[in-house]
Amino acid sequence: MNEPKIRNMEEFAAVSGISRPTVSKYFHDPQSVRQSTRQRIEAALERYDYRPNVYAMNQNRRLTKNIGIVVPYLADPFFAEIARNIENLIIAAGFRPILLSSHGDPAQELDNLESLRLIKPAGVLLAPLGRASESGRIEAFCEDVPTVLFDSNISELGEAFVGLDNRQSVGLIVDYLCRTGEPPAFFEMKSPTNPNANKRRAAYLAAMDARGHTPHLIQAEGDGWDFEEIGHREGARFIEQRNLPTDTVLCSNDRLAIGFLSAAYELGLRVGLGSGCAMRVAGHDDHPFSRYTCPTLTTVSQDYTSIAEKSAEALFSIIESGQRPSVRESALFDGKLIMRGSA
Amino acid sequence: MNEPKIRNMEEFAAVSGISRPTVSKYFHDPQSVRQSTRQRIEAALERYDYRPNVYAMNQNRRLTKNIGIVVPYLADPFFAEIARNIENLIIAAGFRPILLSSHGDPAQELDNLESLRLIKPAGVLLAPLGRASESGRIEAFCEDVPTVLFDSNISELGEAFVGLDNRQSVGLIVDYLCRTGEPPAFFEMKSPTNPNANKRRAAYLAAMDARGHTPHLIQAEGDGWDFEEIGHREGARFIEQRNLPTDTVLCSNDRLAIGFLSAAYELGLRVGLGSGCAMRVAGHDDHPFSRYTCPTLTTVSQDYTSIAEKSAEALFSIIESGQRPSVRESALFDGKLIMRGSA
DNA sequence: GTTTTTTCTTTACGCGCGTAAAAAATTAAT
DNA sequence: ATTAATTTTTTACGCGCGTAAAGAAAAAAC
Repeated sequence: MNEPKIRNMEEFAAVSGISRPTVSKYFHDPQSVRQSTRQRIEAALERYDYRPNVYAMNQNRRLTKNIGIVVPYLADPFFAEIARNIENLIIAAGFRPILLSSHGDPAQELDNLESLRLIKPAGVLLAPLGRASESGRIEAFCEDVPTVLFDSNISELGEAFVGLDNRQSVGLIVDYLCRTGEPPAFFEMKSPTNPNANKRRAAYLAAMDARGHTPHLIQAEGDGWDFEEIGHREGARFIEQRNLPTDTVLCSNDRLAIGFLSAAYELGLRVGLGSGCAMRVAGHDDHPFSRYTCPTLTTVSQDYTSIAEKSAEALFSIIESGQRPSVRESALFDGKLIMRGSA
Repeated sequence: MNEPKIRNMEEFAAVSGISRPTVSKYFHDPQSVRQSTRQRIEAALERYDYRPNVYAMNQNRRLTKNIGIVVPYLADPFFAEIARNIENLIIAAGFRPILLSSHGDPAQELDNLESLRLIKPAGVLLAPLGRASESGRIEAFCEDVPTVLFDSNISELGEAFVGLDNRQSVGLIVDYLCRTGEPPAFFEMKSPTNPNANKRRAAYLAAMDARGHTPHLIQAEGDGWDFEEIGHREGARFIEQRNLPTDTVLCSNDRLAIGFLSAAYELGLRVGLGSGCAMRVAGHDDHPFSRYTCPTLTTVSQDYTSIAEKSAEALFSIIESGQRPSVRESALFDGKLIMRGSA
């Protein structure tokens, strides 16, 4: 690591005493060269500080070891967390993760895919923006690059989908809430930015219907990704107007619930399931912060680990087999009820 | 956008009726070609879907329009938020942000810098891991690429530093807490992963000393980046052991405070400044979630916007002038006291 | 020791683009 | 219309690497 700087593979090949094509082969797969030459190359690697230029590699390889990950909004800890899980799996499998956030913007989402196309990824794991996504152009991308969707499903896009079974998970918490108190009203954004929101609403309506209760939708004004702010502001509004149809509120996601909970606290409303509590609040997702709210948030957990593993595996198997699956599989994981203090 | 797909600049030049070098010049700077040829190129851009391959551009340009952003841990909403601010400024200035997270790992931090070097960035904005960083190799990077540090300062690295004045900010909140109740104890991690932690501790000790109070350090076990968990677990431990030297706790950062607050709530300790409250808790950073805790968290805000703007501007001016500044400037912004419910 | 197999070297071209230099074409100035 | 200045085209090479093909060298098999 002290000798003069090596500028490219040519120079490195020279100092290692091996021809460049062989060195190139080595970097592609160290096992593919004879033991003795491998040792000579690795000896040179010890002495000289050289690593091949990945971008130049990408340019020429038909297929690289890159795997793109695109999430709708990385500043949301939920996506940050699941992305981190997936990244680790990709690294463990010997691939190279490239994580991109769409920042809630469909144009950025397309940009991200175009940008990924340039580095010729072996595959892409895409959590789309959902309704906002330009599905036509995403479809064109999926034709060129093996793509597995996760978190949010878009009709028939990609080779597979891995996510949560919203019907099951919402049913679960609705059941729980009905069993232990008043049937819940459903708190959501009127025009939701969250990809799964529509499915959750439908699941809520169906669940209430199936159990013979009349559903109540509480729809918050506002848009964008600042869900806590919306949950807080609109939650306070509904509470102050005494506009809540029941004493039990199921929020479309935990971030809304976090905002709602803080509004309830500020207004002196005791939240929880014990006697002496004015209302119950439940969320959905088991957001990283949901265990630190006051009271702690009762919610349905998405199995981050399984979703990450399954979607990564689905992509790996497509990459390794080299052929697209004939039928598009949807792997839907069940949510788990996380009983905490708020409901 | 419907004609046959264009594969490279050669083909695009052909269909636009302009030679490739001129087209290349156009993409570098649209103003640099004659008005009439510019129109012809842009007419072709309307009809054909073509964008130059940035990676191939990077490979050949001496200097690109890329600006790297490296943060220690992107899953932390604090860094996600400031990174988002910086990204927008960079885009607005006509550059191309490349955001990378070190995932709390010094090796990854170096990896990120090496990876950035390959795309020949015009400059880099680096929020280092701090004590964990391998400053020697970062220094070597800074010699090659104009780098501005933010959030966390490392001795004399980079062309400039932009961050928070921890002495001022901690002094501010210590003052406030002393003025309104018992002098605070300081809650932190025994071996902190957070880059600013040591400065905060020193600032606390100095502030207490200057005001004639004896400082108390409450040091939590644990490491890693799951600060809320640590704040919760260790906060609960100290509360249960009745090991708190005062009724006022100043946390080294908001995430610890969020955990501490939830522990206090669970143990039935009423937190706040009114009568009937058992203790006061304050944080530091004005974390995005600190306004949704119960009670809302009194803290010191870092001016995200100003820090983002100043560090971006510092880098832009270096890039545009083409020369490194003769003296390394440190821009330290004052924190603002954010009085909320918890103290 | 000879033959076969495996691995390596040499040579050469390609990826998509930047960029330099000289020649040609266009525009502006006189 | 001539000349001068500007812009574009042509030609050619380079970036750092992948990769294919043919021949040379080394290792393995007999």
